[in-house]
Amino acid sequence: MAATIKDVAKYTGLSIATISKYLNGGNVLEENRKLIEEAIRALDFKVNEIARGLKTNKTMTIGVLIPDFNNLFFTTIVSNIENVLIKNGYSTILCDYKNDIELEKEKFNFLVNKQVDGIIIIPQGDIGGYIKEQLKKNIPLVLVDRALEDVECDTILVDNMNASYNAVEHLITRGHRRIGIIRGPDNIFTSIERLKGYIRVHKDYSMKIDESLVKKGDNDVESGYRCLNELMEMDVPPTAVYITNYEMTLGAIMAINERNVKVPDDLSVIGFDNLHIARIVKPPLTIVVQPMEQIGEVAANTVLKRIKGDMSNYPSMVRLKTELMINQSVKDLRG
Amino acid sequence: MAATIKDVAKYTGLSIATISKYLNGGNVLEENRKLIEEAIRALDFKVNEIARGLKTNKTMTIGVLIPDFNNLFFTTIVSNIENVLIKNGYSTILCDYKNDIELEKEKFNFLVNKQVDGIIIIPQGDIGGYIKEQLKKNIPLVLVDRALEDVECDTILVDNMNASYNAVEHLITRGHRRIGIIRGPDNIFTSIERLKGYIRVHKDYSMKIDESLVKKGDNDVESGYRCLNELMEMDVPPTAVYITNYEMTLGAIMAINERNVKVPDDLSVIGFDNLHIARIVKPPLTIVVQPMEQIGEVAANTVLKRIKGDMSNYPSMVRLKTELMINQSVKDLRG
DNA sequence: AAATCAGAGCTAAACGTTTCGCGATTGAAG
DNA sequence: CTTCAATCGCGAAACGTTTAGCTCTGATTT
Repeated sequence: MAATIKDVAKYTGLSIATISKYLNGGNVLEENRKLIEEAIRALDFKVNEIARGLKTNKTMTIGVLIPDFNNLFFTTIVSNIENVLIKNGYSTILCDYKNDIELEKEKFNFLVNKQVDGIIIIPQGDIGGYIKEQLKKNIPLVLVDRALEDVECDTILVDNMNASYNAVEHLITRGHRRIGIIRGPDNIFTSIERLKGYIRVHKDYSMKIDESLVKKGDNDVESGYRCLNELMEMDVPPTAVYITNYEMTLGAIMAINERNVKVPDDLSVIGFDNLHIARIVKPPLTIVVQPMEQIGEVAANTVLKRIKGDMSNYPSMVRLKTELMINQSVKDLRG
Repeated sequence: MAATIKDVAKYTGLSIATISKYLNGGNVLEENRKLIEEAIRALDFKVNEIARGLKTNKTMTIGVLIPDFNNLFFTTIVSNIENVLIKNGYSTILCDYKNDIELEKEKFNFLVNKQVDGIIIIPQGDIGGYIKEQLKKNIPLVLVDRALEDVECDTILVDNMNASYNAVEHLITRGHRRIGIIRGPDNIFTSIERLKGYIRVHKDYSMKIDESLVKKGDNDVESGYRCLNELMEMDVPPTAVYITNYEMTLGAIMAINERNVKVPDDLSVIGFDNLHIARIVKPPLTIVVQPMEQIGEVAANTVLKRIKGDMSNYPSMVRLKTELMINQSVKDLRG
């Protein structure tokens, strides 16, 4: 059906080997070069990437595995990964595992079986064993957003601890003393780190933590909604709340609207991640902003670097800084 | 490095052909079956999909091309496409073209060169020529969300005309007579269809359209923001506004918040698409909801059907219904 | 007992490339 | 005019599968 390298050889009278050489940037006589190019045009020849892959043992494809497709934080990262990869001639096979740790393993294996040249993963469950096994086979692998204990591997993280520290410090320096936190579940790396920041800043300011102000959600909209309600129904509600991810921030805002809580007069709020959301709620929300573009870029470049065989400072551990975007959802209680 | 079918043959003492037969579901003696399975386990053998692809001329991969990665409408569709495909053993190569019609062609060719078994595309520019060329080569191709003039091809659409009709009719029957619309650009199929609905319902109710109430945006946040401001700065502003996509709805809400427009007392609002957003704004927004899950499923199933060679009622044209989700952002002006 | 047949396994070619090692050609150097 | 190195092209093997068509075995039929 489609023209092959053989057809080009026949058309030009040259051998297959010479055509292949040309295709891969080798030197051919000027005269032959023109001839080959003419043939390629005339026959509409395209390299068969599969056949090439069989010989070279490369698929020019990177597998990307994320927890959930309907999560803007993840898809934004993926978007930036893809930008970098495609510029380098690589394509992306994208999978999500719907926050299901069994599915996570399955999809991971799926990617491995697809013989991708590298994998970028935002891990969740105890997939460490699988990953180590692949690392042994020398397939480049990059962890994003969450570290995995006991796995020696390039990792791109956000400095979650300091993100929380700065957010809560912002509240403390404005006079808040009862600060609620809506935190994520124990099994997620970022949740724990973000909670740590909350704890540490309390220590540094010699403030005792009231455990009833620490609400544990599931990182989804519903739990954000529930936790905010719980906080507001306390006998002595907090004067401020810090919510540690995007979905729960959404849920919390829903609850705030329904309860007619006045922000920031009744409650100061610091949320997470989404710039647009921050602007469409009233008043505009002070939020922690993660460097999603950077995360994607660094992840992609790291995997490309390893594929090229550059193993300098392996395993690398990058920690990117967040930013506290200050808007009008925090009240200054001083004076 | 990795075990091949040859190694399995050697291990079992059988021939390559028999192993291959087993792998592809052929009959082998019970005794040999066990032996082969043991060998596969012992050698950790995995089929080399690339080699297989070379023989079968299949990559078991579907290309998906969307306008923009940072758009929840598109990514939700992709998510549902991927669900269906992976269940059928296919993987997805995902690209976006950042709303750039040149990039659109490039990425389309990229997918073709990757020799995907089928393509699902949400088109924008004049890519019709390219698509027709591929259709001639019999590669299954499904258009989503936007029809392409002059291209005979399976197409999955949303009934945009009626979506608009119903939304605006909802406003009319509640006594609104000056209804603004923030519409998308001319070169986008859905924009035009949505505008048509607005026009037709006006006709059906014998209402004249005030052209100054029709604001043309670019389907992005900024233009929604700008258009809403323009509407409110008119000498006689509309009593209601209908915004025809998600991003512009976001922008419009930002403007509403900044101007301190009271919804629905100063202005009734109907937006588009996102359920979460609808709930986090105050009051909850009445919106047009598109059946994104369904779109993805139908698109994936259609491409799979064609790949299997089932060409029944080709080209198929599916039009899915939207829903008007009624909340509290529309005021009843009657008596 | 001969003829027939089904089922299982095997041989070998093929898919479209890359690449190794060799031969041919050319032009410069001696 | 010979030699040598450099350059370019070629033949052939290889990558790991699938598959058409054949052989072999043993059971069934007549």
